[in-house]
Amino acid sequence: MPTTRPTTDYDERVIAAAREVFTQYGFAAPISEIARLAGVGVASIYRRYPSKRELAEQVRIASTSRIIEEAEDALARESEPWEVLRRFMYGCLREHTGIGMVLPPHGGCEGFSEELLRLRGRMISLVERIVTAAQEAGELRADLRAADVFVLFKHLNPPLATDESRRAELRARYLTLVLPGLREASVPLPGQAPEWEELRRMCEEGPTPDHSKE
Amino acid sequence: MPTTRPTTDYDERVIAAAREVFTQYGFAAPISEIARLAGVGVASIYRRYPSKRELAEQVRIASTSRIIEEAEDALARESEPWEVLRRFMYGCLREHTGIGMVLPPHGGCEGFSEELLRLRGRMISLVERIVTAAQEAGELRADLRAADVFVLFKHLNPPLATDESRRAELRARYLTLVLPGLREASVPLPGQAPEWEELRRMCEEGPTPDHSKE
DNA sequence: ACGCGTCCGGAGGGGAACATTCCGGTTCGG
DNA sequence: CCGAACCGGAATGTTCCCCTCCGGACGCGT
Repeated sequence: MPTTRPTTDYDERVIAAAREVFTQYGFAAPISEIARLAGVGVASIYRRYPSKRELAEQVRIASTSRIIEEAEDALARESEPWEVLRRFMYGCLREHTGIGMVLPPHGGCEGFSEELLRLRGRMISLVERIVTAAQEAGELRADLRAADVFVLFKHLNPPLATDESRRAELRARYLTLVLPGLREASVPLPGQAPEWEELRRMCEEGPTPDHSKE
Repeated sequence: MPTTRPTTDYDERVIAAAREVFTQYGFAAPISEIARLAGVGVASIYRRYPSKRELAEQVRIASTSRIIEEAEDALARESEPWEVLRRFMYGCLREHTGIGMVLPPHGGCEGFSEELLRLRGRMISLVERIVTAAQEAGELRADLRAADVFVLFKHLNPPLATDESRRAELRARYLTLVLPGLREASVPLPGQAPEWEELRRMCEEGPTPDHSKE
């Protein structure tokens, strides 16, 4: 197991807390909030992670891994392409998946570790496989791109000020509402589908005009 | 016309810029950014609006009025209940409606003007009328509440880092994707529908643990 | 042309927030 | 009981931003 992964309970608590805080408040959230939620001191976080940026990277690695697991699990358990997609999406929107952290490689992918970039690529190709399979089976409208699925994830992840369990409940509620629309293409989708590159650019953070430099 | 509404070009430019900046970056966005986008100096903004809070209030008033107009327009132009709802939703998601500003009465409704509260009430009752009519006509699933419509608006308004025209295009794209799901209730919606009060609480801002006091 | 009043844009003061570090206390093993 | 490892929270130095102040530009009446 890589040394960069959480290994102790302590680490897991910190990563989990950081996942919650970052997905809810964005990268601008203060470290002290993460410490409070994890029930530890600020220094304990800095003792394991040299900087906030590094902590965020570890969170993204954990979340991306989790999404990859969801995709593989869906592919393994279901045989109908539509059911694969369906299970995958519900899986991604369950509690504590951190789906919100896999989309925005804040400020571009520069400065990210090899490991995260590799995981990202793997995740994207899995999603593309799932989407393409469903489309070839005629169970998913053809004018939907794989990147659209991630935009949907982003849409279903608004930063609502409730606890994560209620948010997960709402995500499931609205996914259920949206899913039928993915099948029938009675009205063609207007607008250009987003490309991966555009998605990456669009998801870059911007709560504040961004003042990070290094 | 009330004295609190924008009357000159100058005011309109400022309000429009503030709408864009606030909806994209949240209330935490710096005033200087609004000034830059409006092409005016910071002092010119403070010359008309005593504080940032007051400026935000005027933006909300303008946006809420706009949404009310969309609702009344939809009711006037369409006779089929479903078409009313459909036109209303597309109208709200067009460019520059500022739909993102009508939801979050940051930090609760305390301290808001009578005028805004009255507009808010009017907007809510119009939406409830539209939703109820569509449900009574059997064209909208019955397990959807009016508050759900606003949650959908929030979902369709993620802060994407693109220009407003592209964002509007994407909003239309995903609304088209979602709309069919509002009619057929083949699978009942899981989770509790949000109440107005919960919606209000959930939409309160939280990019930073919130440090506004007065 | 020339004051004078009006209005504007940008620099600056004062205060708050936050990333990161330092320090005194506490626990656990021997 | 002593020491080392570890922890939580206070302290530090910097950055950011709301809001105010000031010097300049423009228009108009004379």
